[in-house]
Amino acid sequence: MTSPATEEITHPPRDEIELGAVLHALSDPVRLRIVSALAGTGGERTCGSFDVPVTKSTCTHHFKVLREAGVIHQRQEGAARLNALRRDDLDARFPGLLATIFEAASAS
Amino acid sequence: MTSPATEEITHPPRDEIELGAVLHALSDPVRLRIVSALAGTGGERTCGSFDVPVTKSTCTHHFKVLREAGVIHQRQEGAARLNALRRDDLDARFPGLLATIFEAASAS
DNA sequence: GCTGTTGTACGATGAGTGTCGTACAGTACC
DNA sequence: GGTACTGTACGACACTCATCGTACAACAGC
Repeated sequence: MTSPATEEITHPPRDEIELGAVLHALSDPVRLRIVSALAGTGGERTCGSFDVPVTKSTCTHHFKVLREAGVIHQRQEGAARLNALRRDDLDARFPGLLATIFEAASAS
Repeated sequence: MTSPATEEITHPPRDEIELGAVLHALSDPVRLRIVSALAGTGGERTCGSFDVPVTKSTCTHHFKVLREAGVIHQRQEGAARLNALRRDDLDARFPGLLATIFEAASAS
């Protein structure tokens, strides 16, 4: 095995990313916060590096939702799991969507 | 009473429209379809004039979700209820969000 | 009056969701 | 070896949600 406790990390291909799933994924405040922080960073960040008011289990759940919606990409690196925003894929499929939502989120 | 069967139609003021609520409202395929059709029309349309694959009860539920999220405005006109997109309010609060989502939706 | 149309109200129901705690599996470091 | 640390897995729970059927209220037209 290459991974610590999971079987496989699957991501939807770019063409199968659905708008409804993306909007639903970003409609949760915790997930929007995670993605906004990820966008501000630019690169990869571990799951535990986000300041969210939930437990580890809930965090795992949210990252799974984001990954299956096609919003983030996860990759195993030793014991840590590195998360990156799939900005290229999302911009190609839904141009301008991410930027508009981030701007709206920062405008609160 | 001025209305047929409901007590009052309440809408959130512009400043209280929340991004999460809007994203959640638009993440449902039925509601996204309703709002897209409404955007294509431009003016007001009755609830029954939308071609959605759900019953009247479910339709009422979806219109309520859209109204309470601040996406649409509802107004009673005789026996019919007229729906209009709150484009000005949404554009003022979240600039470009509606246009981007509609473009993404049409790109399927 | 009566009938049809429009839409809501009120359950009910099955599925999904966000949350948590506990237990466990890798990895890193001493 | 042992001890942290990182994150998942599983079960549980309360809550929300999308859907429906039935009943009902207001209006329009005959």
